[in-house]
Amino acid sequence: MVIFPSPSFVQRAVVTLEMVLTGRESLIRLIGRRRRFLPNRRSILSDPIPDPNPNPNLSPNPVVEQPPQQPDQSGDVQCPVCGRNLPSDDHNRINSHLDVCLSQSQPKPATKRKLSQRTLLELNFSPSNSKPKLQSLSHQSNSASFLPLPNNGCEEEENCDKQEPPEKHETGVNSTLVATSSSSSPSLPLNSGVPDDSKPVDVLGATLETFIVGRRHADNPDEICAGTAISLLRDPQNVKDPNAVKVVSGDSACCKSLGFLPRHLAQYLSPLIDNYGLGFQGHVTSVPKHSLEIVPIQVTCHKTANGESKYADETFICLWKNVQHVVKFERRNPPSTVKYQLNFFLMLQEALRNNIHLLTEDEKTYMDSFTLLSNESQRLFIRLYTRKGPWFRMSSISYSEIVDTQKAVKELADKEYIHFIEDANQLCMSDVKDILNVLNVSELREIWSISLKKGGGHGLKKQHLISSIISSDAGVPWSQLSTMILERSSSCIRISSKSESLMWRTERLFFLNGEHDLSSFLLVDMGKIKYPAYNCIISEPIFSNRRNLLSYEEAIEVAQIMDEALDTNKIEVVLRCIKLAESRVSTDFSDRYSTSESVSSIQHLFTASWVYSKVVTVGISFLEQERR
DNA sequence: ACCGCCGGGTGCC
DNA sequence: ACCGCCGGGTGCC
Repeated sequence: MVIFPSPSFVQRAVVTLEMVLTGRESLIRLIGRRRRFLPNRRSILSDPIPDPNPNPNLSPNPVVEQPPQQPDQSGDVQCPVCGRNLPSDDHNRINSHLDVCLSQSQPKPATKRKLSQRTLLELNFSPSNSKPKLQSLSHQSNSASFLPLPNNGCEEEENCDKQEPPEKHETGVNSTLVATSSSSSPSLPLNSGVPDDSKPVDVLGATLETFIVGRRHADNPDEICAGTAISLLRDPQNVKDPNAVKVVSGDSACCKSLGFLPRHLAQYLSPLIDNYGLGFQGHVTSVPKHSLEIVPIQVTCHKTANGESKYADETFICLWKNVQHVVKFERRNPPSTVKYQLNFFLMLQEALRNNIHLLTEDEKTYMDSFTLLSNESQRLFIRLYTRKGPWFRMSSISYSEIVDTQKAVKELADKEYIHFIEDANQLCMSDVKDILNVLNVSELREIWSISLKKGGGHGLKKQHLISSIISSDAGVPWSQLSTMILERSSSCIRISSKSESLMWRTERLFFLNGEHDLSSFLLVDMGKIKYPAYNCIISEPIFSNRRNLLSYEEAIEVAQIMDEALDTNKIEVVLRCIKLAESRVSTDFSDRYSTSESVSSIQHLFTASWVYSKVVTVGISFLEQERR
C-alpha cells in the first residue's frame, strides 16, 4: 500500500537548498518557470545603474565577485563551477581551469537533474550532513522544528485495507455502478452475492458513513461545523439528478440545504426513501479546510411514519446491499472536486496564512476573490495558468471538467483574471508578436505573402516568418494586419498581468523555490514523488518584510532576463544584467553589514543579493567562454 | 519535471 | 512527410 503524504507536507519537503548547485543550472532552477510578465523589465533594461563602485571596469575575472557565502581570506578563489580552490593570482591557470570545468559540466545535461537536490527532510534524517555550510540549518532542524507525525492519516486507510474485501469486490461494485448509471430508474444489479439468507435485513439503526458533496449549490455552505445535526431529504425536482438526496441541517424539512449525497449513493438510497419510507438522521463528522471540499457525515437509518414494518423483499435487500457497497467504495475513493483545484486552494490558503505580513490588503482581497469565482472559472484559470501561453486560441481550450468554457471565460474576463480579444481593434502592438505565435506555419505563410505582397515563404522557420511579418508592417496598414491575424486565430485569451504576478508570487511563497509548481502536487498524488510525513513549525518567516520580498522578486527578474539573454546570445543584455546585479549586490551588502541583525543561512538564500551574486558568477563565466 | 504517454507541429536526407 | 524529432499538455474524478 502506497502511503501518500497529505499535500501540506509537500510544501516543506520541496524546499531545496540551492547552495549545493553552481553554474547555469542553479540559475535556471532559481528562476523556475519563466514568468511571462515581468513588471520591472523596462526599468531593469534601461534605467541608469547606480554605481557605488568607483571603478566601473568590470573585471572579466570571476575572482572579483565571490559568492558572499564564501568569504575568502586565503588568497585562493573558488571555481564557480566545481567549487575547487585556486590561487587567485594565477589568471591563466584560473582561465584554463574554468575551460576544463565548463566543458565538463556542459555535455551532461541529461543526467544532471538527479542527485544534486536535497530536501530539508533529507538533511533532517541524515546527520552526516554536518558541513559547516549547513550547520545553521541542521541546527534548526534538530531543535524540534520537524517532528515526525504519528501516521494517523494513513492508519485509517490501512485499517480499511484489512477490512476491505479483495479487489474483485471493488470491480464488482464498479461494474454495477456503470451498468445502472445510464438508466434513470435503478435497474437492480445482479449482485453475485445476493443474500441466501432471506431474513429481514437489519436496516433500522444501521449507520452509514458518507459525504456531503455539491456544496456550491448549498443554501448556506458556511453553516457547517463538526457535530451539526443533519437529516436527508429527497429532492425529486432536482434538474441534474431526479434521484438527488439533499442534506439539510436539523431535522425539519424546511431547513437549509447543506449539500447533497454523492450521486451513486443517492441512486440507491432515493428509492429506499421514496418507496420504503426510510428516513436518515445524523451529524457532520468533521469539517474540511476548504468550503467546497466534501464533508464527511454519518447518518443513521430510521423508519418514518408511513414506513413499512418489514424489509424483506428482494428489491429492498438488493438496494440496501448496493447502498452499503457504494458507501464502502466511496470511503476508499472519496468523490472530490477536481484535485488540481483543491491543491491550488491549498497553495493559496497556505501562502496567505504564512505571509499575511507580506501582502497588501488589495492582494489579500484579490486572492480571496478567487475562491468566489465559479467552479468552472477557477478550473479554467488554473489550467491556463499552468500552460505556456501567453496567448491561447479559444479553439484550443477544451476540458472535460469544464462544461461551459464560454461562460467561464466571460466571468474571468469580467473579473480581470484574463484578457479576452475577439476584435481586431482591441489588438495592441505589443501583443501582436505573441498572438502570431498561436498561429501555425501555414497560417503565417498566408499572412506573410499578403503583407509582403509576394508568394512563397516556404523554407522559412516559424520565428523567422513572425519577425519578418512584424518588421514589414509598413507593407500593409496596421488595422489590416491585426484583422488578418484575428481572422485566423479567432478569439484569444491571455491571463492578465495582475493575476499572473500575484499567482506567481503566491506560488513562490508556497514552494519557496523555482523548481516546483502545481504539478508537484500531482506527482505526489500519483506516487512519483514520495515524502515521509513530518510536521513543520515555522519559527521565523523567510521574508521578514515586503521590501525584502519585492527586491528578491526583482532580482529573480534580472536573473530571468539574463537567462533569456544567454539563450539568445544577447551579450549586451548579459553585460547589463551583470552590471546591475553587481551594483545591487554591493549596496545590499553595505545595508546588511550596517545592521547588526544576524541572518541565518537559510534566509540568506532568499535575499536579492544571493540571487544577484548568482547572476554575476554565472554571467561572468559565460562571458569568459565567449571571449575565446 | 524528478515520470510516461500522446498527439501536433515541424523539417528538407 | 507514408519519417523522426522536439516540445507542450497532461495525469486526478
